[in-house]
Amino acid sequence: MARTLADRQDVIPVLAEVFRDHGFEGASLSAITARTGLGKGSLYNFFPGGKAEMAEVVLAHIDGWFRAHVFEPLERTGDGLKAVEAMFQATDAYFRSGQRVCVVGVFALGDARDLFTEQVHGYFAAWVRALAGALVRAGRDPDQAQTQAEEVVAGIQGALVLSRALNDTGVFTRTLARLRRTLADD
Amino acid sequence: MARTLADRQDVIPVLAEVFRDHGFEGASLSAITARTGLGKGSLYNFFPGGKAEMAEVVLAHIDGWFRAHVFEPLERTGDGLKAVEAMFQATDAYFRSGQRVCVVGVFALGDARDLFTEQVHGYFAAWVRALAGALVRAGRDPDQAQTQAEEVVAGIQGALVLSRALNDTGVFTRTLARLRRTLADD
DNA sequence: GTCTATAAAGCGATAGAC
DNA sequence: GTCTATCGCTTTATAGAC
Repeated sequence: MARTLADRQDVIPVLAEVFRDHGFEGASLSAITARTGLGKGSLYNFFPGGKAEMAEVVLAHIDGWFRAHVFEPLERTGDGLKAVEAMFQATDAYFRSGQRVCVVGVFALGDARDLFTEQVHGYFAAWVRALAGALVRAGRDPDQAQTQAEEVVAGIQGALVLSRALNDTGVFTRTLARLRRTLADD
Repeated sequence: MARTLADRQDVIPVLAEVFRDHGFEGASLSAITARTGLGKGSLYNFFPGGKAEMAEVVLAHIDGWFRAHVFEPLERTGDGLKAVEAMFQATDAYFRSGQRVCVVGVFALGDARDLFTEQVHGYFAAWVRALAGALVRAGRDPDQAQTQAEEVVAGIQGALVLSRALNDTGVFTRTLARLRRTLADD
């Protein structure tokens, strides 16, 4: 992986992969230089705040992606159930059917939680809120919508944990299918 | 926390708390000495293999607890649904209604996954297998039992992630209640 | 069995040459 | 903008006094 990355923007997805694989603490600068092909000089030129800034940028990038591809479609699409189905498709694609875990989930369980409390909280809160809103538009009463939204988001995260632990992406695929059915049924 | 711990056995639960709070990488020896009140000399006297041995002992201890209080009751109790209810009660108590996260889950998402693949895999596989067995005894066909068992174990892990991320144990409590209903219904 | 001192290695971060 | 060399600190682990 000696490819030269043109600018700061191109580095972010690679940084995300490193944090995804190793967590915040485990993502050493040497691992980052290895994966990005950039020396420390370049990295600190792009991110003067060092590793903390790299993680913040990654979290912001993820938040932006979900905002654009998941949360806002959930909020905007008039047909609530159609919005939910689009969310499942985007989610399945994003997590590569369970092969990729969620960086925010990794941070939430790890030691980085205390450093990035706000971003971690904001990501999951926004997801639950957007999904609950779509379910209300689909006819659920607000309490049920809130509970079901929590169920789906937690179910996805749990499926990622279990898929990785068992090294079986089938868990993720089955979970997504089941959650789809749950929301469609009632 | 300057209490002197009598022997190796007494240290293990404290070690578990440190790994639970900080993950494997984040659990530095200085954090461990602070929480246990034991100097490095004592720690290496108890665990010659260092931090890796401490983590292995903690994982084995957790595995033993779940085997005794969750997996074996699930396998032995004749009435499958009664066994499942006992599991939920033990689980809720163990995770302090969502205030404690799962060390094995933390390891599964973090960098320690590669060091403890077998233990992480074994824990979740045993849980799913025991629960699926109880559900078969309760009348489910094997395929449905397997899927539902995955659903419950993943649901619990996901609820722990979300509870910690949102700093709201209500998510865990509601999830456990909902999973109970799911298994009771069909 | 527990402590302090210390070794060796890796960490994040910085400085300066180019 | 990118590299190499290096700083200061923390890490895990060990050695030796008590």
